[in-house]
Amino acid sequence: MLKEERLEYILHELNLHNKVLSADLSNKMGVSDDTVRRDLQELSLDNKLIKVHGGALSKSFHTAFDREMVYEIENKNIIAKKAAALIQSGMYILTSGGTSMLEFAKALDPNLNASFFTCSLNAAIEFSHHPSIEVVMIGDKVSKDSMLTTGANAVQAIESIQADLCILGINSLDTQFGLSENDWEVVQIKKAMIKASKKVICIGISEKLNSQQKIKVADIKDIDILITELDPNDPLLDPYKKNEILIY
Amino acid sequence: MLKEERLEYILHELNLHNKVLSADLSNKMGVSDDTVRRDLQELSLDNKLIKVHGGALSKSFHTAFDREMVYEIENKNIIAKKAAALIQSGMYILTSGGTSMLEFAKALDPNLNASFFTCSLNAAIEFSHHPSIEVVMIGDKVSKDSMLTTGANAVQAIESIQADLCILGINSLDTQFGLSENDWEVVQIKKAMIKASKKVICIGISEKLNSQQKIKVADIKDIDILITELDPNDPLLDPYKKNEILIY
DNA sequence: ACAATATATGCAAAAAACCGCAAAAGCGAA
DNA sequence: TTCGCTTTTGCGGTTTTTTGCATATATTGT
Repeated sequence: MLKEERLEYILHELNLHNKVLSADLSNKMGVSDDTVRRDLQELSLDNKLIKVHGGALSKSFHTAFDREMVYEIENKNIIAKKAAALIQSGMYILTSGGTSMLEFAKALDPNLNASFFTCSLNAAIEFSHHPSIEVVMIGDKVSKDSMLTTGANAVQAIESIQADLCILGINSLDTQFGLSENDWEVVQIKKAMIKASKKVICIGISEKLNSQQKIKVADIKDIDILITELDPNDPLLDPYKKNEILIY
Repeated sequence: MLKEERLEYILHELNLHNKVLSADLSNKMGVSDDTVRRDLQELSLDNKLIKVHGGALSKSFHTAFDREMVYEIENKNIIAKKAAALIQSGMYILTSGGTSMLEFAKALDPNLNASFFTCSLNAAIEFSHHPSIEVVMIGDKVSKDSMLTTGANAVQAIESIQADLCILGINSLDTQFGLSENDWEVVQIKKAMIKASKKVICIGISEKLNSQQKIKVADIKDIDILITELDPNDPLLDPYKKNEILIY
């Protein structure tokens, strides 16, 4: 394993788990602890991570030391892994933005070969870090609140795509009102994405379930798959199962 | 084995495995390590791969490593302030990407009211942090090396704009060869931007001056204003003044 | 406080990179 | 073809980087 490869690997592990143990790393990479320690030291000097006794912590983990936020990141990681497992090579996929989507991008198999279309600036950047997938940014005016491109041009661009999947971050989901949002422009984008895709996957932490917002994006029956951090057998998800939604 | 054959082979291996070892290559191709090293060096200078101790890594695999973000940040700040002073409310402005552009975005007057059109994901995000300007992201396939959207759609979108200004980050500038780049896709974008604008401003640290790259973007006479960190009276800038370029 | 574990430091061996040089190969023109 | 010219390549010697080990020091949990 080349040195630079190790540094990449360490940062990747950090993004995924928010912490790494020196012992784990030296095992997995097959080098001595000394080498691992020197690697961590170098990354630490470059401000890429926080070195602590026994390993290292992710920079974002440490700087944003909001306990609630950390808890969410753990759950979003679970969601991301479940969602990533559903993606197969050759797929054309439309995605929205949101923090869950960013974690999803990080969790993708490095060998995956697929095409992602997105309106989210941050998601596009995160997808672009993947070694092999193709990323297409859908252009239009940037909505500052959501950091999404929105407008007639974007909708039109989406309409010209025939995607296998559409992955949407949940803002609010409810068995009665379906998927809802509070930004009219964003709703137009998501509607277009759903229309342009064969299957619709919604991802989000369970906190977003059973809540409603001002504007409706889609009927509950338009959603094919729902992914939360919960166990698929959690009773909280029963109402969604009854609406013929697959739960992962 | 011919030299061009070797270069081809190396890039092919790199696409397949995302990494190559110098020792492997010299074995498989039946040439000395020195030759391999020189091959890798050449490809590295052409920005085709990242050379590391013991071999090379694929570009897309390695781009997450932006440890030199702060490189010359002081000078880029000076440039940003000079450029920001030239922007007036009501203007329509096309911009490329690059670190200088990000600093420029931060340096804009908070009261400014203008419209920015860009192909750079990072620049779009930075512009979006500004309270009042309008940001339009130009969509297309994302080029992973440059984090710019490139392609026919993007070029077409740019052609449909009539901008007052076009602000380009300099990659290489020279009085003889003009503005040059090494990525064909990016060149197409920049050419389109120049064509769509009344005035062309180039910004970049003086290190980029008097250097050339493979592909020409624009003639020296197409450039109206040049902004570097240097004092406008610096003799290094004299050749550009003689070409009727305004120096700030 | 103490044992277990992690870190720092100096050191030496191995691997890789660098440098200059000369031989070899390729190339265009007479 | 042959001659001059440039480019490419391999080689020997030197320098730098990387790595693991041994030893000394520091930190942690009980």
